[in-house]
Amino acid sequence: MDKTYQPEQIETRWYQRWEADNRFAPSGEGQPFSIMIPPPNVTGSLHMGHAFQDTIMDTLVRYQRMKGRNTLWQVGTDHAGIATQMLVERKVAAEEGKSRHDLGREAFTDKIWEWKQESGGHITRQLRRMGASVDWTRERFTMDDGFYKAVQEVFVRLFDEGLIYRGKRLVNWDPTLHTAISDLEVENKEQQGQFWHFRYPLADGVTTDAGLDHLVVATTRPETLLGDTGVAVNPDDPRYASLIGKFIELPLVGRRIPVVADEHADMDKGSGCVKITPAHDFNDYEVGKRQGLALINVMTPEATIRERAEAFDLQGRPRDDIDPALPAAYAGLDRYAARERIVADMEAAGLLEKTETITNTLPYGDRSGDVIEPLLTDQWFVAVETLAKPAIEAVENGDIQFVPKNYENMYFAWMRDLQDWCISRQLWWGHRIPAWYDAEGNVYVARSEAEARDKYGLSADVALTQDEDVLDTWFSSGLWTFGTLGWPEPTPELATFHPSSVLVTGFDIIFFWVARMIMMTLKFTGEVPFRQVYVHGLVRDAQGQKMSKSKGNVLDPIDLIDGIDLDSLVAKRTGNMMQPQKARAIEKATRAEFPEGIEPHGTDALRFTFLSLATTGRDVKFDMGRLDGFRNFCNKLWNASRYVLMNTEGEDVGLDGEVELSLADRWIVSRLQRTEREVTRTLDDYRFDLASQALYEFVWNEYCDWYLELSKPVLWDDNASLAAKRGTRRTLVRVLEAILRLAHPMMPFISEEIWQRVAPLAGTAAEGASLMTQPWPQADDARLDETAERDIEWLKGVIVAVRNIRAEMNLAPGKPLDVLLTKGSDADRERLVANRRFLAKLAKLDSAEWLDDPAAAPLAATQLVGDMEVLVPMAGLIDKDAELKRLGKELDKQDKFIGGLEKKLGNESFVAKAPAEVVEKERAKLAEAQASRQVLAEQRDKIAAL
RNA sequence: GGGUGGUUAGCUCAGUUGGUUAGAGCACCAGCCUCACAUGCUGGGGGUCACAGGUUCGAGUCCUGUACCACCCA
Repeated sequence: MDKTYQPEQIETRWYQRWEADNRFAPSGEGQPFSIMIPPPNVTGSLHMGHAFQDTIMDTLVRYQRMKGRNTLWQVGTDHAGIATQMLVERKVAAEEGKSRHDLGREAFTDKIWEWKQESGGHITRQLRRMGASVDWTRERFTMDDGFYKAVQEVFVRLFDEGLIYRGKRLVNWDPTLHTAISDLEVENKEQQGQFWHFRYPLADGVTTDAGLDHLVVATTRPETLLGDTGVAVNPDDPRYASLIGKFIELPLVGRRIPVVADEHADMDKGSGCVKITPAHDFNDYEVGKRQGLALINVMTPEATIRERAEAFDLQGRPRDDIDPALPAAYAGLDRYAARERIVADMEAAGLLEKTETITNTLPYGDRSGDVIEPLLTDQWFVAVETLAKPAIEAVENGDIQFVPKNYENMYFAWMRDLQDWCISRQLWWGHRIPAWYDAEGNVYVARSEAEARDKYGLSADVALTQDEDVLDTWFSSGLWTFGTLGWPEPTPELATFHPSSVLVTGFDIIFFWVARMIMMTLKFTGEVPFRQVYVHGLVRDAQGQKMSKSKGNVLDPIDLIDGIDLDSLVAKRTGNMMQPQKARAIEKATRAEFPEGIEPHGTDALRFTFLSLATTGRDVKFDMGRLDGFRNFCNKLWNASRYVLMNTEGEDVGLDGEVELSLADRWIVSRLQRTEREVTRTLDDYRFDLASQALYEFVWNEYCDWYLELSKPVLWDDNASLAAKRGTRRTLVRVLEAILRLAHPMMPFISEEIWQRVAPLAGTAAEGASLMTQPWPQADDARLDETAERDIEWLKGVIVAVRNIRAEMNLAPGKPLDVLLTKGSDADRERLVANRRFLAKLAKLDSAEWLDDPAAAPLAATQLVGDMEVLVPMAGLIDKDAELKRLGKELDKQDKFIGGLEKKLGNESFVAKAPAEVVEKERAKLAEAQASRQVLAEQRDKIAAL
């Protein structure tokens, strides 16, 4: 073995081997356990969030697999409608100078498929680097034929049941991408804006109670004025009570619009009057619905002002009684240009009362970055109310559990206030909506045109055209858990692996995906999609900032694994930017943060870091320091294994025949049982941080720091019995072998690499076996040994006491010392006799003797281990002042401690009310502390008297 | 404005039903190339647990309020 751990030589090799040996496929035996990967975007590359999430899933999957369960980790990618279309659109524009319209729909989607063939596998290759033990033979893509069948099936069935409908509704319209997007794809951002206060003249000579001939309304979007169909006042507002039912003459347009009473109008805000534009604002749309106002759309899909408006009633039917004329001056103007013109024109007309600067939030499309326009368009919707009810119940009654539980509240809050889901997108890439129209615009929904003709009894000469739109990507991802298993066919996989066991996801995606999966899956399979939802935090940078390309703080998991030099990192962060002006600042920050670039750490260290950061919190601040620390941990494990192999390969490791177990052997085995129990328990609880910590502590602080050291005196002692050596060798190997099994779900590569060498020695390896499918260690209470644990604690106490004296007295670490033990019990004396060899080795002693008569003790530096004193005679060694200082420090500490205890025990209420055992414990502590204090004081006096 | 989460050592985080002197890693200081490991070993320093009240014999832990941060929703 190399002297230091070299992950790059191990990881890829092992992954290929596992995959070639088909080790990721379900075993077909045992209770099923399945996880469906949240399908990453096919255009994407692995970011820190994926890496984090994949690590958690893989840890669970490997853990359950080792526990003997029939384990499936189902993998696949999502076609990601907008993202993919945009990506290929840009590529085609760059390479061929053509737009998608130049190519036409079919040629363009062919281009996307071509792109997918070539580049779509990037993220799955990266998944392999993470060690993800997914069943690649079952890889799915949401645009696969099989999956499309499920999508169509769901659409048709929902339509036939009346749960999907088409209608003219207000949607979030992205003027850049020319498509509707969902609420969840909208990002609200605060910004500075203008708030214009306009005078709206009252019609028919009516005046307000204050005698004014107008009302004042304020808006941040003056261009919507053109589409106003009412002005609302609060029904309880005495100022305007007399105006309700009267009319406004809409400026610039001349339309008569009513004054209506609606609680949407806030009496305390501005004038208390609100202009209502139901076709251009979601709140106003609701007001319009309540008040029966008309919808007047004044904008084109490009967000420019129309030449003539479109007027509809609330059902989306055209209203011929409304004059659609708009002032010619604004026709064709972009919304912002129109805004300026309208403000100017209002001002010129003396109708601008004032302008305020305010902070408001604007909706932005998360893909295009453009400001979203609420726009009245024809779209397909899912009526979610009936779907939501069982989905809420499934969580209420515990069929689905969220971990941590508090996310259930987030889920309920959203589910209780659910809007119908707009599922159509004006894109070319995606599942085309299975709906056909005849010349009159009648709609026919079926799995194919032929089925439509059949289903609706249409003759062959009726011309049908298919709906141009595609479905929201999330509509198909909603079917992921069962669609990937072959539904609607009743496949064996579906029977075995559905419902899936657990969904691992970020809280940001609960609404997008989790809720919709629950609704869709319950509806179509009658089963929940998963029994548990483990919700993890979002990975952020060291400062807690969200990682984003535009901030230039992105870390690529692969760079953490393989390392990257500074210049490449800078180039990566500053290349191909949306806002190139930021490049300089990003470069500076990057050079400051990573002056040497990033060293290679290996996948296992990265995985271990993620697991240790997987606490119950919402944010995961990625800390390079911890990554370094866990890389070192890998190296520690590596070197401990080297030591074990050096001392056991080619030796008799006692697989058969008599062995003698030393105290240390019994101790480490006992500690191992506790560790096995702890790691198992914490993994079952999804506390990956605690699991990784338990393993880390056992490996480093017990196995390496103590057990390996304690093994040396046995293995290197020519006088030790063969049985003793065999016992220690066997324990070294077997404990290491168990460590590797415990570590495997978290650190698959290094554990497998070492295990291959260790398992034959431990007698646990069959020919060609892999650690992946070894049984998970079971803690055995019969192997707990509390006596051994206490004895080793004693031994450690004495060793640390000597080391402490050595350090405080500035005695050279290598200088052998003579030590006396005194004032202890018979047990202490026996321990000394039994462990003198260990003591001598670990504390670097020439001798360690028992002193029966404490009074006969020479002048010495002293440490207490329980009641027992550890003495390092001072003759020629000890610095008087240093020892006095050390004792003084120790006395201060004891005094403080005693003071606290005395105060506590002096409190009558405490003694009276606290449980007797607690009081007793405190008393015992006090007695012990006082005894210690006395010893220390005597010692100090003795030395001071010199 | 409503909701959720957070605030523990210089940094990143643990702290199980309230009960040892509040822990870990990194960073820091001192000493060590001790035959597994300098990606290491040994020893050490560092926290009035955001703040203010309350409940309790006892609060980092429970309750109320406040401040600040973050996110979601309006």
